[in-house]
This record gives sequence, structure tokens and C-alpha cells, in this order.
Amino acid sequence: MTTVQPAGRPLRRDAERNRLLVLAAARRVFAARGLDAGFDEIAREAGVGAATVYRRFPERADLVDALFEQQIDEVVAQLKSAAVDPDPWAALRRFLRWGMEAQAHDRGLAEVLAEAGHGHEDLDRGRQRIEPLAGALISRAQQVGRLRPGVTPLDLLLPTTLFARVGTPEDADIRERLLTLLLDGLVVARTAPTPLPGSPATEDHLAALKSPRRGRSAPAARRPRPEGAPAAS
Amino acid sequence: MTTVQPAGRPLRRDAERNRLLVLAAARRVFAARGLDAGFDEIAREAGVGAATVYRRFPERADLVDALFEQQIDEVVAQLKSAAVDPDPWAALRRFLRWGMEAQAHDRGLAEVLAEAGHGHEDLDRGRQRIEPLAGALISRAQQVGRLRPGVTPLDLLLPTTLFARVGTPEDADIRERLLTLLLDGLVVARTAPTPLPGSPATEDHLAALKSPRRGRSAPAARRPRPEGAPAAS
Amino acid sequence: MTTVQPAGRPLRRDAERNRLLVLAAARRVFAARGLDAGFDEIAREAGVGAATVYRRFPERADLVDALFEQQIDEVVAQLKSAAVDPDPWAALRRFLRWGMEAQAHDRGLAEVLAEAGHGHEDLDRGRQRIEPLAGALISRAQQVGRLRPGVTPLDLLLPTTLFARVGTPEDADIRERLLTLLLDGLVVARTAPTPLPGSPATEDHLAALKSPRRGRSAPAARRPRPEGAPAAS
Amino acid sequence: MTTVQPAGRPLRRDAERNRLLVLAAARRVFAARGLDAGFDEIAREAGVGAATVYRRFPERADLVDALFEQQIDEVVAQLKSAAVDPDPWAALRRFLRWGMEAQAHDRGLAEVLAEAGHGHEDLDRGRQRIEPLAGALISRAQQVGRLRPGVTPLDLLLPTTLFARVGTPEDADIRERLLTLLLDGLVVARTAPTPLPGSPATEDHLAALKSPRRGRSAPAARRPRPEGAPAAS
DNA sequence: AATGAATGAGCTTTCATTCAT
DNA sequence: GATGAATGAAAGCTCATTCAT
Repeated sequence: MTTVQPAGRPLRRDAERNRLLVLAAARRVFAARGLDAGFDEIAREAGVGAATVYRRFPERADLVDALFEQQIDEVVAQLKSAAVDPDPWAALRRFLRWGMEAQAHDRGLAEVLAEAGHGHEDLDRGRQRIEPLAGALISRAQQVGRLRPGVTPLDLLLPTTLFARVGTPEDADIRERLLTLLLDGLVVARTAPTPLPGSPATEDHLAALKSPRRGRSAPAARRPRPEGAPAAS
Repeated sequence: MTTVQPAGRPLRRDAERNRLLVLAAARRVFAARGLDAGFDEIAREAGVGAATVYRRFPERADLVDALFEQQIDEVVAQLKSAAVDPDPWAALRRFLRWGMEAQAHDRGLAEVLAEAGHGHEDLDRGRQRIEPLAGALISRAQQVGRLRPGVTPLDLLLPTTLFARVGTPEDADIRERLLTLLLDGLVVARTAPTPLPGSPATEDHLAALKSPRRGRSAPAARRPRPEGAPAAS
Repeated sequence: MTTVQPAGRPLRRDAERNRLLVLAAARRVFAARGLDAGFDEIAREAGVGAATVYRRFPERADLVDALFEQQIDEVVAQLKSAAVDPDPWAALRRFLRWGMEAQAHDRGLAEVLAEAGHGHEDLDRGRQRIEPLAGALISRAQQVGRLRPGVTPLDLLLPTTLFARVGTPEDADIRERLLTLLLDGLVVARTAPTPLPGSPATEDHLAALKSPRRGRSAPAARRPRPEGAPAAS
Repeated sequence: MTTVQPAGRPLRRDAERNRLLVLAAARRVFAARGLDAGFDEIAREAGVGAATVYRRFPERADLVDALFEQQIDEVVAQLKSAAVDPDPWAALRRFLRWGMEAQAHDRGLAEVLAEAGHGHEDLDRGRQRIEPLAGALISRAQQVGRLRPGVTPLDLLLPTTLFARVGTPEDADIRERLLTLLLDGLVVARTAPTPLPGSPATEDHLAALKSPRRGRSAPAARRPRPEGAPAAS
């Protein structure tokens, strides 16, 4: 069971309230702007001072780590649900679609899933929970003769992460179209193409790719975290 | 015939020299850093003052527009070469691979191809030269019964642009792997999957997706172009 | 001959003017507040933007180094003048008095003389010019039988630096009184004490010792100086 | 008899306990960091909240005043012990050495002794207990013909306070060396210098002078003490 | 009465853009 | 016409002090 509570003594009521406000704000801001969003903006969105964010989360990584569990948990839950589906190929398709859309609606999630190393130990551990589950799903889909052999979880994460960057969150249609192409490439054999859903891509979908650029590059931790301050949760 | 000369009175000799220096520098810098690269860096690379860049190209878009023709021309040349290939499906594959790699090696190109509207009229016109040629190639590949019906040029540009963002320029292997999946999805029918080349994706390939972020976001023109200054070319 | 000009191509007229304004301002501010003074304050005092100070002197050490030569040169000039004095004991007394007052009027100088290492290579070299000259003066004063044996230049710098912290710049009287005590301790022998000049110390003189505390502690260079930028002079 | 009890109604048991914890912590922190130490650090050292310190001691001066008596008492005790020494010159030397080292080991003490006026009425009264005792010791040393005439207690406090700032607490050697010079200047007459103990000063001793700077400057009371809050003790 | 949290003000540093020479 | 410099705005971060619980 995931908990957002810090390990030690529970925070004071108002502090906990603010902490949750900050987390929720960070979630929204990260979703909209990516993990490089300014602390200022998160603080403004949360309705607290910037220093309050720093108090709870001295480093950006602390904020990311505090958020990741919820996000990873959702992915894991989806995979577990897929694991019990009697039709593994259908389950895989559903999972890929869900994952693609989840990332399309949350740029932060997309970056969290991509972010390897960089001092996010918790995060790395989280991803390691995903991999075997996805691997199992892949194996089952291969065993029933639908999914081509040789593909790995990362081989599938990569294109879906990329497709998630297409269009705005509302443009699920065009992403579904891309996913259809991908799935027709993933299937072992077929006699005809799956009909392409939605409408062809437009220039707008392309233009929306520009967005990832925003804010300064992550300056990374300059000091390795002073003494105490276990970064809340 | 493409010309880099400005329309009005020809520039003084030294001014023209500087203009070309800036363009060449911008090409290199955009390729390496993307279209958001600082004017400072371009000026340094060109060996001129920052203000000189601004004089010739008051807005970033002017610089982009002045560069696009060369880039588009290369694409057009490739398409024309593909148009005379007796095997349209093989030609399409080659073209997609070439386009993907070209973008992988030139971040600026990838962004130029994606950049629609946003006051880049020249650019929009340029893309319109590409579309019919690509459409013809697609049609031929469909007519010989290899390419699935329903796909449009943009439907193909989109995934290749995305795949181009994977890994470093040197990581052609992993991009080829993704392209193989895509092509197996594009073919009308097949009895077995095309063997996947290269090795599965790694976390490094994912992590490299982060990179696009750099520098500040393009703040757009603050004033809508003052008085004279017809943006050079 | 000391020059404040940068080594390479001379700066543009206005830039040089600003550079000198900044140096003069830094001199004043360092004198009043010590080397930890904020760049903001220096910029304000110079009448330029803070970023201008950073352009010329990316690191605090660059500013300090650019100023130190003038300061060290003055010390060296005094020592050379003392070296030709036929009465070495009188010359030593005069030099100690001058040095003490110079530091009393310029907190920056006092800190520069005290600051060892810390990446100020030029500064360290500067101090090494002082030491042999002071050593020679000391030797001569010992040879004429007035200065006690065993004392080194640093043994004398230390108390005069400390005495310089007493009172405000105007309180030369009380510092002279302390120096008299010191000199009576430095002389080889005496039959009577030198009359103490001025008036006894007061609480105000003590209170003025508080002052050194100011501003944040020097944060030191975080990055070891990027690439170019030879820090002006 | 000195008492740390507040004047008015006695504090609640736990409040009194906290008050003493804070005082003890402040003593330690002031000793190590000087009187500018942050209230935060004192609170942490005492194991109480920062606001608790503010409640008991709304101004830094209140804390200082509450501590000074213990410190002054120690000085007075030393002076009383010196007063009964049959050799007043030896007693004076011992007292100066003791005072110098006491300040060297307690930066707070050094600053308390220097802090005049600035609204520390209690403190000023305290110093007035010291002065006559020190004056008597001085007189006796002068009467036996060893100490030069004309020096006052403050004339001696000043150099010893300054010498106390040299080096770390462990560097008693170099301070003793300085004190030797001073004493040779204080003695009425002598035929030879007292041998200098220890080794000559080094750059490290100079560099250590820099340290006093830490934290922001004491911004003084912004409001002249609001309503009640009689500053505890 | 005590607390830990919140904050606002301050300094540092960096660019994109404009300006005086 | 060209230049290098100047700048304002913004973000990151910290700390002394005050406040809600």
C-alpha cells in the first residue's frame, strides 16, 4: 500500500495540508510543464511561498521521488490487471494504450519513466517493479502466438513514450492511429492491415512536438544534501 | 532555383559575408542544440557580434526561414531520387530511413519540419513542396500492393520524427530497430515479422529523450517587428 | 609599473570606463565592508547593473585580484622607501604605523593581506614580494641593535593587522597608543617606557571591534571558471 | 550572589527548564560561533523550537544580557584571586594570559566584553564591576615598579581581546608569543627582551582572522520591543 | 506556553535583447 | 554597418523573524 505520509513523526496538521497542496500542485505543474518546472511556479500553484516548497523538498529530486510512487503504482496496477486477462494480446494492447495516454496527459510521468539514474534511487527501484510485470505480459502474448518474438519491455516503452508527445492531451485520436501502426508491426503475422482509426495527422500534431522545450535545464543538486532534512516522505 | 540572396538591394560585400557566416553558424548550432539555441552562441560560432545577428535576423524565425530552403531542398532531392526507383516500397523504406537519420543528426531539421504556422510562411510553403512528392511515393508503394492504404505523408513523418529523437546521433541501431517495427506495421500483409536488427532498447536510449530541454523557452517576438528591417532574406 | 589594463585588446572606451568605475566602487565597498560585500552593493555604488560586474569579474576573486596589485604595490613602495632610510629602527616604526593605518582605513586591504591560498595565486605571489623586503628591514633594525632578535615579518603583521581593527578610521590616536606599547616590546632594551600618546582606550574603541561581522560568508567559487573569460585585468 | 531567575512571577516549571536549556545552548553556540549565531542554531542545540527562544528572549540582547553575569563573574573571580597575590606583576601577567585564553576559547565572551552601549545596560554595569578590580591590580603592579604608568584597564583589555582572535583555540602558542611582546612593552624597563616562546606566526594564523564573519549582520531590533515581553531575566 | 512551519526579503547568477560607440 | 557591452527580468536558494496550531 502506498502512503504519502513521511516516515517519522507525522507532520502538524497545517504542515501536512501544505505538503499535500505542494504535491498536488507539483503534480499538476509537472504534468503540464515537465519536471524542469520552476519551484516558483509550483509554489504559486500551491498557494504557498517558495521557501515552503524548499523546506519540504530541498531538492527537486525529493519532489519527484515523493510523486513517483503514486505514478509507478498506477502503472503496476494496470499491469497486474493485464496479467489476469485471459487474452494477453488484447491486454497488452490495452496496456500500451493506457500507458501512452497516461504519459500524454502527464508530461511528468513520461519524464519520470524515462529518467534513469540521476540520483533517483527510489525511482529506479520503482521502474524495476514494472519491468518483470511487463516482461510477463509480453511473454504471454508471445506464447499465444500473437506478439512477435524478440521485443522487450523497453522496446515497447520507447515508442509509446514518443507517441505520447504527439498533440495535446485531447488528441487521443492521432495517438491511437500511431499505436495502430505500431501494433500492426508488433503482431506476428496478419493478412490485412488493421483499419486506421481517426483522421490522418495534421501539421498541428507535428507542431505540438515543439513543446518539450521549457525553462532552464535541470541544474542538478549542487550540494549533496546537508545534514538532517530527510526530504519529507 | 533556390537563392540565399535578399530580395532588395544587394548587401555590401562584407555584410553579405557576415550574413553567410551567420547562416552557416546557425546551421551548425541549430543542428547541435535545436532551434532554441541562444543568439549569443550563434554569434560566437560565426565570429561576429551578437548584434550583427540581430541586425540581419531580427527574429529567430527569420533565421529559421533563411535556413529552411537548403534543408527542404535536400529532402526534395531525396524524394525525387526515390520517385525514379523501380521498387517504390524499397524506395519508401530508404527514404524514411534517410529522413529519420537526417533528423537524428540535425535537431534543427527535426524542429523545422515540425514547426508549422507560427509565422513561418516560407517554411509552410516549403513543406508544401514536400507533401506531393511524398504523396506520390506513397501512392506508388500502395499501388504495388506493399504499403497499406490510408496513410498520408504526415502519418509517416510523425513517427520518423519521433524516432529521430531516440539516442545520440551514433545510436542509429536502435532507431533502425524502431523503424523495422514501423515498417512491419506499414506493410499490407506479412506472414512473419522482419527480424529485429540491433539490440533491444536500453535505459540510456530512454534517458537521452530528456535532452531536448535546453535554454529558455522561445519568448516569441515581443514587438511585432518594429519599423524597417525586412528580415534580410 | 602597475597597470590596471587588461592584457589583450584594450576595452572599448565606455567599457573601460565602466570597468574602472566598478574597480573604484569595489575598492570603496571592500574598504568599508570587507571582501564579503555583495556584488549588488558594488554595482549600485558603481552605478551599473549587477550583471556588468559579473561580465568583467565573473568571480569575486577576479575582482580581488584586480585590486590587489595596487594595494600590494603601495606596501612594496613603502618598504622600498624604508629600505633606504639611514635609521632602520625609525623606518620600521614608520612602516608599521603606515601599514596599520592603511589597514584601518581599508578593511579590504587587511583581509587581502590576511587571505592566504583560497585560489588567489596572484595574491599569494604579491605577498611573497612583501616578505623579503620586510625581512630585510627587520634585519637592519636588528643589526643596529634596536629591534629584538627572533621576530619575523608575520610576527609584526599580525599585531598591526589586529590593531588596525580598533576604532573607526578616525581613531588613529588609540591605535598609535597600542603601537607604542608594541614598539616598546619590540625594542631590545630600554630604561624607561615611551610616553603613551593619546588618551586611554574607551568603550567605544572596543565596541568598534564588533564590525567585522557583515554579509554572508564567502560562498567561494562554485564552478572553477568555465572556459574563456580571463577575468579582465 | 548572581541569580538567573527572572524578576517577576517565577516561570512555570517546564518553562524554567526550557529557559535554562536555551541559556546553556546559547552559551555553547555563542562560544563557538560568536554572538551573531542564528537563533535557529541555538534552538536546535537546546532541543526546543525557535519560537521558544524568541519568546523568552525577544531580542538577541536579552539573551546576551542573561548570559553575561556568569561570564563576568568568572572574570571577577580571577581578578579577586589576583588581588591577593603577593607578586602583583606576576598576577597581572597571569590574569592577562587567562583573559586572553578565555576569550580565545569563547568567541561570545570576547564579543560580550567588547560590546559597549547598544542597549546592554546590564552588561555595562557588569563591566563596571571589573574595572575597579583591574585598576587595583594595575596600580599594585605599578607601585612595585614593574608596570609602566599611564595604562588603564581598557588599554590592556584591548590588545588581549585582539590577540584572542588569533588562531584556533588550540593555537595558544602563537598567542603567548604575542602576549610576550606586549608584556615586554608594558614593563617599565628591561635590559634584554624576554625570549619569545613558540614559533613565529604563520599564514594560517593570519588566515584564521577571517573567520569572525558569519551569517548576516545583526539587523538590530526593527521594532523597539512591542508591548509586554519584559525579556525574561 | 510551546512549537514547527511559513514567509518575505535578499543575494547570486544567467540570458535575450537593446544600445552607445 | 558592426560591435561588444549593458541591462532588466527571472529563477534559485537561504535566513531571520513571525504566526497558526
